[in-house]
Amino acid sequence: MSATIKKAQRLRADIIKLLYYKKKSSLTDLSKRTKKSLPLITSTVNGLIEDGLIIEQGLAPSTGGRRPLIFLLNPNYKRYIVAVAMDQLTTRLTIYDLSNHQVLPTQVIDLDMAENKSADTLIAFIEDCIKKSDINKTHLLGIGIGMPGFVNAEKGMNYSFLQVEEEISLQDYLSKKLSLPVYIDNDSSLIALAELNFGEARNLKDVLVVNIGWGTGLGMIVNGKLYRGSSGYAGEFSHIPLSNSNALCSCGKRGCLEVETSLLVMVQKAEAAVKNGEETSLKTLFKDKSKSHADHFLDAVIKQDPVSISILADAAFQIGKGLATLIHIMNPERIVLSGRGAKAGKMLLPPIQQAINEFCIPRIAEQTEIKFSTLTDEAELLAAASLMVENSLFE
Amino acid sequence: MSATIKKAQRLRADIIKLLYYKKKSSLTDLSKRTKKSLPLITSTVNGLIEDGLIIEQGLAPSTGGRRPLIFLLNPNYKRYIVAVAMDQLTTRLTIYDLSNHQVLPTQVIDLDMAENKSADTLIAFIEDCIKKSDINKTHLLGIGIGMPGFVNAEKGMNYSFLQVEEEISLQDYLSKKLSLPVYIDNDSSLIALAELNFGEARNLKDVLVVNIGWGTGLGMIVNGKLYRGSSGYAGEFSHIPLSNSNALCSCGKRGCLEVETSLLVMVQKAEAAVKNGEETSLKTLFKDKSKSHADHFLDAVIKQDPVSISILADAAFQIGKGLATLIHIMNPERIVLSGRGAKAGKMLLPPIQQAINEFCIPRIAEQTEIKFSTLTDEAELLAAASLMVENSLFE
DNA sequence: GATTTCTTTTTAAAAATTTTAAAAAGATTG
DNA sequence: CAATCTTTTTAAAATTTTTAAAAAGAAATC
Repeated sequence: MSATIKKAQRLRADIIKLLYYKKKSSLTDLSKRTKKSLPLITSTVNGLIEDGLIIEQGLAPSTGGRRPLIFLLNPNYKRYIVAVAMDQLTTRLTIYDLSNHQVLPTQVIDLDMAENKSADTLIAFIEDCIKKSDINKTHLLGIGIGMPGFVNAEKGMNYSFLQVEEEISLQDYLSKKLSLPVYIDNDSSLIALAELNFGEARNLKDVLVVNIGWGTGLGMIVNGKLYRGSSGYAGEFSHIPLSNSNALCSCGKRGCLEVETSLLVMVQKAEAAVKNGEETSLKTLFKDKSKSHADHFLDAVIKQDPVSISILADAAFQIGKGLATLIHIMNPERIVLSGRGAKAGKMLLPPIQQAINEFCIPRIAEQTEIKFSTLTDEAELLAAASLMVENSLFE
Repeated sequence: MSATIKKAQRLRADIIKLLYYKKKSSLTDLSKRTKKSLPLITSTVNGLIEDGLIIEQGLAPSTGGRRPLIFLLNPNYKRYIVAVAMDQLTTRLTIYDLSNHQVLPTQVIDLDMAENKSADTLIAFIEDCIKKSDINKTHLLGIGIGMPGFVNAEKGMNYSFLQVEEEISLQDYLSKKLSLPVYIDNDSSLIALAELNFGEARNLKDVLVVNIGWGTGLGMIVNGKLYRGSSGYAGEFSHIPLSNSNALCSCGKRGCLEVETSLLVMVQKAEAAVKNGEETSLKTLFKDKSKSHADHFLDAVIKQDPVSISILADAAFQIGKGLATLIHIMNPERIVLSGRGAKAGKMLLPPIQQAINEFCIPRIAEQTEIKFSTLTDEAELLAAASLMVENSLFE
């Protein structure tokens, strides 16, 4: 009977997840989305109501027939998720309830992932934040973490950063030390999941999500699911051979896209321009040390600083050339430009579009729509939370 | 009750398809592959035996427990499939039984797909072949056709060739005129399906199949299924911007992979070499008009003609560069080199491997194995048949 | 403006399918 | 060579889906 119980449990969890993503839903809708029959959904939902996880909200407006009953998560069912978003130097953390409201404001620390004991620094930071939040640990579903590097989400390993000495995976190590479920994933994969669950890729099947940040990452939605490749490395967009420049990339190869398109390189170019005495508002902006050069650079772009825009446009054109390749290969219905760099939105689009026009067969290019993310810095945190929710059984 | 009948019918068809692909199978195996329970499989198989579609063959050797009963398609259940493989100038046709044995030797005609009435020529050819085969039309399951061009298999349209005047799809037009079910697909997609069902991609999940032929096509196996993209155009490998040469491609763009890697271009280069008086065995080979220049060129490569090998190596290196991009993006477990050009097998591999080593991050490249197809010219025909089988309900 | 027809949702009974458990047939091991 | 493990097959119980019918509105028609 245990397999049946598990199956019922999974259906309960699936219903809760759907309500987590959709906020509210009717029985018919839940039946269609879970691909389970209505009687089964009805009885499962009634069970969830009895157990206090779900409430009935009343009738929705009719869509042409009998008005459906609407169900949503019980606001008194208090469960929380710790969401962590890391980059090489900075780590952010927040705690969400099941309505995606932050119950702890975003906490930030400087954390150099390449350092030796960085995993333990992370653990201390998370423990500290949980303590600060004053939440009963039994009400925490677990911890979702997004991080750069070669991450195998299934195995819970990061081959690039946060090495742990022991013979267990990083995920298991963190889980053991924090005595909570932990799930990790690559930052670009998470941003793609954020767009799929909450953003511009919602309800679509084949979407490419470009993470314009320190590097240029890619998350691929294939058949409505995140595609990770046979060993979890799919989407290594930034190291495809493309660039005309022969500059050496950090990966050891030449001609990588990353060499010309990462925010890091753009900032370096901007710094060089300032040094060369070029006329740019960056000269004064860079003196303000309260923000990073990257933020200043993006600000300057938004404020139409010509030097910054020109640097960005060069990078964007290269990204567009890379996207042309992706469009030919994947034929996605949409490409979503997300990540920190997507803030520069409108400035980015013309050179990208130009490159696509130049390098794509029109018949193919016209099948793909290009959109900017509306999720900003929160994308990765939201997706880190949903990564945890996705793996929870709500027992 | 009709939906239940349909469901039962589909399961019957699924079992027949599995036996078509696997030749023989046990109840447990069928249950696992159809993801249906054993009791259901048992009763469905018994029904199929009663109806004479399946026979019981006896016991298989034990794998460590009770010996399983083995089932296979009844050789007396005579159904046939017409398989057609087209390229721009030549069309091949054969008729298979459900054991993939040709009951009509491969027939060939010259058929210029770009011509006005080419669809009707095709119809006449198919009708002629069926007549010649002397098979009772009620025993024909239908016709599967592979063809180049922008093919939307779902809609049954080919946007590049074989235009029909009427307001219906090419597939429906052919089906109506031939009064048999017809299914069409892109040649490269079909070759990928051939590898998935009968060749080097069998039992694998994420595989890229490169069709080295007049162009360089790509079929992508993602999660064990052919991926077609959101509008059926995925895998346009040959027109990604990659080449250093600035030559204009037939698609109107510059820098396409196709410009340097298609068999057509290789043959042109070979012809130019002969004209320039270079020392090559092609000079004499080309005088033999019984074979096409392309075949002669491939023969010369296999016979180690230096000029031909050098031309091929240049193209192969470019293909390898393109594959480096694909490996980074898709992270496949295997790449299968298939199509006519794959005959040159061993000559092709070193430059391809060299390009991959040069342009891939080693950690990623080592996840992908490169193999040559063992299916030769028959790949497309076999897959055309399986395309039809896949869509048949065996009523 | 009332009545009929068409949608959509919900409930209840019937049919189909899966699970579970147990039996059968053979392999493996000490 | 008996005892234990595997794998397959069969039978009974439990679950899930289908089907059909009822309920609740919306839209259309007279």
